[in-house]
Parts: sequence; structure tokens; C-alpha cells
Amino acid sequence: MTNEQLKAFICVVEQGSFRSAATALHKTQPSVSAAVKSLEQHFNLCFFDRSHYRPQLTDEGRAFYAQAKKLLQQATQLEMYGHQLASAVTPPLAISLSAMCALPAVLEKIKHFWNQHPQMHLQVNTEHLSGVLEQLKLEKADLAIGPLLGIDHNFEYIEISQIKMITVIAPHLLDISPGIQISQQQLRNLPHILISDTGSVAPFDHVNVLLGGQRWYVNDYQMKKALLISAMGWARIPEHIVQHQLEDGSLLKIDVENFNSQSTVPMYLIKLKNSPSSSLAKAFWQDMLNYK
Amino acid sequence: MTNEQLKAFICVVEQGSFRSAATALHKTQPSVSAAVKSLEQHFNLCFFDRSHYRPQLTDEGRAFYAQAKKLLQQATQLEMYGHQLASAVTPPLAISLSAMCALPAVLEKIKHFWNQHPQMHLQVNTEHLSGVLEQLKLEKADLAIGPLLGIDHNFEYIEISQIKMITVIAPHLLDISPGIQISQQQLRNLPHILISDTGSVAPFDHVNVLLGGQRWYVNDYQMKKALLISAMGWARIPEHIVQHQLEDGSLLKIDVENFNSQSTVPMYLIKLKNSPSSSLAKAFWQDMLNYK
DNA sequence: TCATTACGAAAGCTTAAAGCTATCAAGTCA
DNA sequence: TGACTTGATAGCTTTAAGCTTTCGTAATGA
Repeated sequence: MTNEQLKAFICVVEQGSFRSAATALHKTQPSVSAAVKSLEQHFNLCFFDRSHYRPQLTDEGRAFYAQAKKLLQQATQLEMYGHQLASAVTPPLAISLSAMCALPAVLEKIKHFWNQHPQMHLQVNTEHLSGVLEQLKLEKADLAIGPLLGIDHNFEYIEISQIKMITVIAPHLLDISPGIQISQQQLRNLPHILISDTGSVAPFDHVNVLLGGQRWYVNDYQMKKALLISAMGWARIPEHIVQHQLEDGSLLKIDVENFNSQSTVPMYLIKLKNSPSSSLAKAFWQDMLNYK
Repeated sequence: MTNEQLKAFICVVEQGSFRSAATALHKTQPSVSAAVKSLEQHFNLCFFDRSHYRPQLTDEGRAFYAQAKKLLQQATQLEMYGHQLASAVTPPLAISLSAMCALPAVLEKIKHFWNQHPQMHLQVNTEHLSGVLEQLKLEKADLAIGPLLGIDHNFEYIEISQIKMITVIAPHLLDISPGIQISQQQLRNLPHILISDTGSVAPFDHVNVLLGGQRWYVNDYQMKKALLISAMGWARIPEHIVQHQLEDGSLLKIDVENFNSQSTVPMYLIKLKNSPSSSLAKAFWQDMLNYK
């Protein structure tokens, strides 16, 4: 079973005929036929019902196709990755950053490391909630920076910073006296603006939310902030993002009953325990230990 | 880039030398050398530092190895899958079953379908929480049966049954008058016995739990039941599993304040929306629609 | 209905590359 | 130092992947 054979098989499935698959692959029809046939013989299976004019996928063929397609996608990804490794002088340091942490205190540490490794290729991917650690588990990132959300025994971490989360709202949306707690009831009719989880499998859609109540989802903190300023709802947000708005009065800090309205969340540098790190990743880890 | 070349590269990394890799692969040393070299030339990269006696992985080599290894693992899985397809007469119907649903009412429906397709190969995988849908997303299962936990717009579902969840405890653990609500405080000192999520990425570790309080994790409902009967804690559990124990008095149904102590959870047959189903999966779906 | 077009299988040939043997220089270790 | 191991190289053999051509058959269309 070679990837070329799989490619031929997949192309026939998607094109619907051997001939068009051949032209798509810049090959001739007999070689495509041979490739598929050798696959079929290898497994002693029949992927197509050839009794009709056009080949028709059998159940086995359909089942095999779904898996083969995924394998080939991964193969092309590896191909790209290899070329990317070659174009960069040294393999990049891939960091999965919780969007929450995109603040000076954290970026300063990355900059500090960069100063010591000026030739380094940095690749920062911002993710939300479970997406942060998912990048680590999928080995798409060497290190992650974020809160300990969804952590388990496979991870190792060190605290590197703290972030103050507060709950805010546009001041004219509610009749508020400063310093007075807001009841959940008062917020029920206003949308709670949440960040969509970028994790693919089991998103954390229920941390720090109120039961009942309308929920709106956005993709990043900029959009969250924009909706808040436009008085479309209320939300928890890192304080540093809305600092200006708090000062000029366009947003107001509130305290909601039975809700984690304000908290200081520690941020961690996280890595997989049993994964061999690149020398850059090791150096970054060490640097964070010392810098602290 | 062929899988054979990757296999050679990976084997050299793991064996630590070209020669031992060659014997492991039942090839000669020059052909392994050639395979690795052609990989390196393909990407214009250097995977090994050959200036020493033993080849030493470069940073690029290490980075590439991690990804290549995963690709090959998937390739061998596809290989196995193909042979499995061949050994079974027809591709199996793979169902991801929430362990919660392993009860007569649900199994009866599967049996009903089996009676109509006596030659069918069934492959049932019981999972917990996010693991149920993860199997669907990874295309390891054609259909899933479980509650709507972690559902999103990519899924399609039909209700097929209902399950009564209750909260129970060994009677002598608490001083209880029947019919009286238990305060959370009374349970704080007793472990809450939970099922571990089988999902790999972002487990649902916080549905129907009390804040604070000790938590124990088990892998299946049999173990949960065993711990309950041994008076090691309290838990939510499907009623049908502990029916006997409720009758003979070895377990007692309780009602906890501000906790979802008792509820009827609907169970659904779930599939991915945009995934081409096998004819068996389609038939099962139709059967469930009609049977209902 | 019959010519036209499109499709897939089979046979025979060409060629690229995957693999082997043999050999050599360099490194390791007693 | 000498026995041994390791990886690279050269030259040869063999495998299989690909091409061209041909043929029978199914769909299309005037």
C-alpha cells in the first residue's frame, strides 16, 4: 500500500471515473487502473462495482475512502511541514497562546527570550479555552501559555504571570449605583458575550456562565470588546484589554451575585511531559524558570 | 516522499544507527542510507549530524520525526482497517455508545435491527461523556448513542429513549429521614464518585458536580456501583443500574439541595451531518426513525 | 437505429528507482 | 595497535510504475 496508490483511489472516487482521475493526476488511465487494482489485490477487496458503465463505490470502498482521505491529508501536511522546516533556518518555536494572555507582561517575556535568540523563528498561535492545550496534544505547538483549564497528568507547567479578569457592561444598560451587587435576574435579559472555544472535540462551553440567559459567541477579544462598547451585552474580560474604556467611562466594572465577577487568574507556561522538546523549547522553558 | 522512506528514517532514529535499522527492516544498510538521503534531498534538509561516529538527530530531524511518526502510525492503522474490512463479509456498523445507555430499552433496538440484518458485523464501543462524540468526529464510529452533551451544528440526532438518572448513597453513611432534602454541607466530606471522561482533548469534568468537595474517578458504571455499595461515597447513576440495590435497601435514593439530584435524560441517536454513511448506517438510522 | 463518443481492461514495452554485493575510510574499544 | 563496527560509494540487478496501443462495451444523440 503506497500513498500514490491511495491518491489514485481517492481521485477516482472524487472524480467519478478512472479517466478523469488520470487526467487530474497527470497520468494515464491504465496506470490509475493498475494502482487501484493493486490496492484491491493487496487487501483482497473490491472498492468499485465495475459492472455498470461508471464505477460505483462499494460499502467497503466507501469505508476505506474515509480513512484513506484522512491519511493523505496528514501526508500532505507533513510534506508542507518538511518544506517549512527547510525554508526556516532553524525549526520554529511554536507557542500556543491563550488569547487571554496577549498582554504586555507575557509578551515581554517572549521578547526577552527573543533578544537572546535573535535568529529564532517564532510561530504564535492564539487559541481559546480547550484549543490552547489541544495544540500541544496534537504536537502542533512546543509550548502553551494559558490558564490551567483542562490540564491533566500529561502536562507540566510553571506559573509565569497573573491576569485580572473582571466583569463589565456599558453603563447605560443597567441602572446601577456604583459598588452595589447586581442580581442575576437583572442580567437575564441581556446577552452574555462569550468566546467560542477553538478546540475541535469537546469545547469548554460552560465555564463561568450563568444558567439560563442568552449567550452570544464571538471569535476574539477585540470583537467581545466591540460588542461590549456598543452596549450589546455583558461579559468577563481581562482588565488590561478594557483599561481605557474603564477610565473614560464607556465601560463599567460590575459585581454579579453568585458569579465569579472578578478574579486573578494565574497564567502558566505548559508543555507535554513525555515529549522530546526542541532545543529552542528547552531553552525557553529554562529562560522562564530563571526570569521568574 | 514515500512511507517506506519515512519508515527507514524513523527506524534509524529509534535504533540509533543505520545498520541496526537495516537489520530491523530486513534490508541492507546501503538501501536504508539511500532512503534517508533521498528524504533529506527531497526537503533539502539534514536530519542527522553525521560528523560523529553515531548519527545524531538535528533539531530539524527531531521536529520532523515527531510528525512522521504520527503519519506512519495512521498508515499502519489504515492497513489494519483494510484487512479488517476484507475479513468481515461487509463493513461493520460501528456504534459509539454512551455507557449510560447500556440498558435493555436501547439494546433492544439494536437487537431489532440485527434481526433484520442477521449477517451484520456490529462493533460497539462504550465511551463516557465527550468520548462518545469524539468517536464520531474522528470517524471511528458511524453512529453514536448518548445524551446531547457537547453537541453542535455538525451533528444530526433523533431521540430514541429516555434514562432516569438518580442520586444514591449507601444508607448508613448519612443520618437520613426518607423524603428530606440533604444539604450540600452534609455531602462535602464524602467523595463524589464520577466517571472519567474518555475524550482525549477537553474532557467534560464539570457537569453535575458540586463546587469543592472530594472527587473520585472511575472508568465504568460497574466500578461506580461497586464503590457506592461499599459505602465509599455518593453519585448520580442511571436508575436501571441500581434497581436491585434500591429494592433490597443496599442503596438509597437521595435529594440534594441545589443539585440536579434526579432527572430524566433523553438519549439520542447521533450522526455527523456531512459524512457519507455506509448503507448499514443509513438503514439503522431509518430503522430508528420508524421503530419510534 | 446506427454512428459517435467515452470508458475500463489487457498486453507489451520502457524506464526510473529501489535494492543488493562488494569495498573503503573512519571511528571505537580492548 | 589490531579486531571490529559504522556509514558512504560505486556498480550491477531486479522490481514495479508508467506509457502506448488495442479491444470490447456502454452511453449518447441525431
